[in-house]
Amino acid sequence: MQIRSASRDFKQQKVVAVTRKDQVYTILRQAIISSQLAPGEAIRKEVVAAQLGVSRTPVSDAINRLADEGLVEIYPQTGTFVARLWLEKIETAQFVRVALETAAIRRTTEQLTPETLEWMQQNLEQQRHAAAHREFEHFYELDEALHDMISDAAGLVGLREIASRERSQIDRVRRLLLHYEARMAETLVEHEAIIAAIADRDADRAAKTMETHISQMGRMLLHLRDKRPELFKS
Amino acid sequence: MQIRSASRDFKQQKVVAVTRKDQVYTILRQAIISSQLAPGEAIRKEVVAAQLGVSRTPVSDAINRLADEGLVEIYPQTGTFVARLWLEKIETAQFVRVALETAAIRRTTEQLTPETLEWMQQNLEQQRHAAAHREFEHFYELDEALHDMISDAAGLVGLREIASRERSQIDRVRRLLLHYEARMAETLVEHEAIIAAIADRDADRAAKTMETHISQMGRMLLHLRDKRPELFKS
DNA sequence: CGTTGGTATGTAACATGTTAGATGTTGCGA
DNA sequence: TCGCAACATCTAACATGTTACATACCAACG
Repeated sequence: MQIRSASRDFKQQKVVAVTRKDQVYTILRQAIISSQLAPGEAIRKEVVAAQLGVSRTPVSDAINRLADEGLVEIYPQTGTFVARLWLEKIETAQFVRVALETAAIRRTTEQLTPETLEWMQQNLEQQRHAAAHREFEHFYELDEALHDMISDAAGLVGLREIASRERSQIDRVRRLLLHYEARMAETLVEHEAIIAAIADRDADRAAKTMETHISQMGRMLLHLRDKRPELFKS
Repeated sequence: MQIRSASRDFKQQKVVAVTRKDQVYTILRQAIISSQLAPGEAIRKEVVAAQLGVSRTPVSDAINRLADEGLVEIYPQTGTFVARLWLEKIETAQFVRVALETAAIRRTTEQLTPETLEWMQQNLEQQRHAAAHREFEHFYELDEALHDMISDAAGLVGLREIASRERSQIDRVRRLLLHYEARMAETLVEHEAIIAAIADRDADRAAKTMETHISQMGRMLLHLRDKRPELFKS
């Protein structure tokens, strides 16, 4: 008993705990980012629990995590809602994204392996194919994978998870904007420029490319707010 | 509802949160960062719940949040433990901190108000005083406040919360290292250099200062690992 | 003596009942 | 008609009972 509570040399297990709350979290997050659950929509824990065949506990746990992530808003004793888009917060998320990814690129360029570059260029090739065939969902997956590669290539434990988390607001917006046809082409061009800059070991150019891209996104966002104000806060 | 004052194991503090789980979270987080709860130590939910006079539910909620933050590790059906220090993760946290704060400084220098600068310099003056009198706890609070100012000065909604969250690993280490007497003086010098750079609108210099400081911290960490290996993972 | 498997134990995960509080409605009185 | 208070209703927060599972222990067996 004392041996257990002391737990000095606890065996570390690398197992990915596949608990119910994790599953619920993944399902809900996916639904929110893909706008299957629309911004502002109410989430009834009881209903979700019934639909997924679990009790309210794992649903509450998952929703708490989503609240920390800024994807839902919980009003105590009142209700839980999918977070509306909030321009100021999206701006902050963009700032964080640029800061992290440009710093990651800076680090990556110092220790870039040919294999990593090869992977990125393969991903780009697939993006071109997806864009040419207007496969939005597939393009989006490749997009996400590329960003993960950039985070991973810096060689820092856990950086991908942090970057991914802070990107979630943006991911939701990106996914909405991707359906503007021109957007996918623009995104592809930007990605190509970034990878080219990495290949040239030119982090400054990559950073600049990313920043200009962001201002583009800002304009599209204002356009979206005019067309669908119900998705936005205040 | 009262988080019982009978909880002598935890330092009493101002609790601004409204719900019980927020209060428990704040108390536990404070206890972990201040090393009142040591790395590797087991956390018994039931015991914590009893000590704070609440049920297991808000304790579990708080611990889940701390797990997301990387301050505790939950092993399902086995136990919950205060996370040990892990050099690789600390390195990642340092990377994130530098990336965010230098980017924030870059932004701040473009829109710095005399009031903000005045606040920072006042804070510095208090730090000098605290350092001169070896007031570790007070110095630490001022340190944290200065970082918050830097985040806030960028004028981005929610940035402070993100930066604070990603800094929590580092804060724990800083607090341990602060008790090396020389450390406080070094930290003060670094802060002075950063503020001076901001005042000069020289973000590059601030960034460089920060990075050199980090390598210093890395050395002290290795030293700490030799002296107290039980605090570290692997 | 080392290995194995059954079992005891303790924990987080999960289920479900209860409480407090926020909100919306209605009805009464001015 | 308007103000407002009592109340009905709904929700998340909270409490607590139950289950599944990871681990430790120990005895039986090779």
